[in-house]
Amino acid sequence: MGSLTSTHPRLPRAQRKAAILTAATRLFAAKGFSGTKTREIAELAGISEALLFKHFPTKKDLFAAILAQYSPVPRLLTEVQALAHEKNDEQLFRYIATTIVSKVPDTQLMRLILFSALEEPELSDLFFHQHVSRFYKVFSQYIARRIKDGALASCDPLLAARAFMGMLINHRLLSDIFHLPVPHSPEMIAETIVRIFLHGMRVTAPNSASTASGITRLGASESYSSKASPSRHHSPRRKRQRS
Amino acid sequence: MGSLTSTHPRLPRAQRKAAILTAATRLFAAKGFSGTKTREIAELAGISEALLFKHFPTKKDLFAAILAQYSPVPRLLTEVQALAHEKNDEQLFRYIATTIVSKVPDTQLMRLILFSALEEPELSDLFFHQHVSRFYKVFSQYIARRIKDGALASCDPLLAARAFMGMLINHRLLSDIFHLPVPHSPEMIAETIVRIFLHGMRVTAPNSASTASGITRLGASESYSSKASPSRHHSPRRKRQRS
DNA sequence: AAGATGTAAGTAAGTGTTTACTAACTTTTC
DNA sequence: GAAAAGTTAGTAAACACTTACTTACATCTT
Repeated sequence: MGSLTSTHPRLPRAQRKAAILTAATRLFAAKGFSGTKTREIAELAGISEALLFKHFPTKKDLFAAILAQYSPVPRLLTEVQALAHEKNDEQLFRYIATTIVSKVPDTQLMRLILFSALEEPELSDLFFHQHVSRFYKVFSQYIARRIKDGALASCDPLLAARAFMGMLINHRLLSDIFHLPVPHSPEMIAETIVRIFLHGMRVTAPNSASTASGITRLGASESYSSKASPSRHHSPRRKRQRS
Repeated sequence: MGSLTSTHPRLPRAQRKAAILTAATRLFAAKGFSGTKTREIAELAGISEALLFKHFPTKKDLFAAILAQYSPVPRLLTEVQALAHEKNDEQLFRYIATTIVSKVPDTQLMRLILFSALEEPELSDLFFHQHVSRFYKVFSQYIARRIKDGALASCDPLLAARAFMGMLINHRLLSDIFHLPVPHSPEMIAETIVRIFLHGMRVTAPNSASTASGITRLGASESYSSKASPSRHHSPRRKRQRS
């Protein structure tokens, strides 16, 4: 067994904690929160279960610690904000597309995020409202500015941002999570998506539309009242708790 | 207790089976496969655990039975195939968009599909390769035909189909699963997405491109070899099994 | 340099509960 | 009266988490 150090690889607190987090991340991403057993985590980390619980008082605390430390957003966001100054749409959108399609966040993190959203919403809602919403806010602000500039066609910027990201995320979902074959190179996929989107958002020259009805207008009918309030069923019971 | 029938609501086999499936579906969708306990299912169905196991020999069999019976695809697909004959792009794409945005499949089924893809891939891969792939095949064939007709710009039809569906699915993910607010009516969302996509896929008049590099071409660079083969780690061990 | 000592790192062996699943029995219905 | 529908009361294993203990090692003292 002992290959690195002679007999007992005793580690300082911080290092051991990190080792546990690494092991737990892999297992939680693979099998979810309730699908992962604390014994497996301890085994993969090469320690006893008792030690695990000395570092993280409950399984949930461990899961929360993992969620708190990972986020793909900041790195992406700083780059986007830098590119936003140049007002080069193609460059910016292509950067985002290439990043996402080339597995950022990686499959493990995607699975972790999905699992947490499904299994532990109160933990992941924080994550989403902090990181994801912030990204969409910055991104849609850029789009709004470019619409005002006259570089992009007018429509709701947030919807446009979500639409663009959706094309990318869906590709990752289909390939990483649902295991459908992807018969193209990442570069080509990114380029096609950017092309469809930017072409779709391009201002039309005052031409006659080639289709029957006039869909040259962009904002779509805005007279609908947004009264969407689906009753969430949201089970509020919880079994065990800790201080 | 007995409110429907006087004392014992004894049901014929098929009906009881259906009642169990209904209860199990709700719980599996809410808490996943390993998060749901057979005792809870029996309780919600109003029967003993023993009876549950008389109808479904294992918990996994029950889960598989649920997956086998639901699919949002056939209904959507027949409608799409009917509309495809008319070659009215706006009508067809708008139909798909409205359907998805207006919660078909509903939140419960979306959660169920995601849970099964994450927790029981061998069960859901069947689902995806049968239903989802079939939908994309039909849908992308329509797009391919419209490209040949000259009605849509040339690009890979499968990528285009996935891009379009991605905009819609992402909206459902953000609102249903990740609980981000959606500040628009379903109708406006659907319309905006359709507009972006169809405008993006519209053939450009032989004009000069307004951006620096020439992106008037559609298929994107096709010289990349598709050598994507990420090593899946795919834990092959399984604990309990049944004949 | 050798020992004493405090403390952090680590573990073996549980605890009570929960879990998927079963055996053996009772009740209803045709 | 017999088959089908249903239950009670289990079982062995698995589960998150604890208790009570041992071991390694840096630092201080002599």
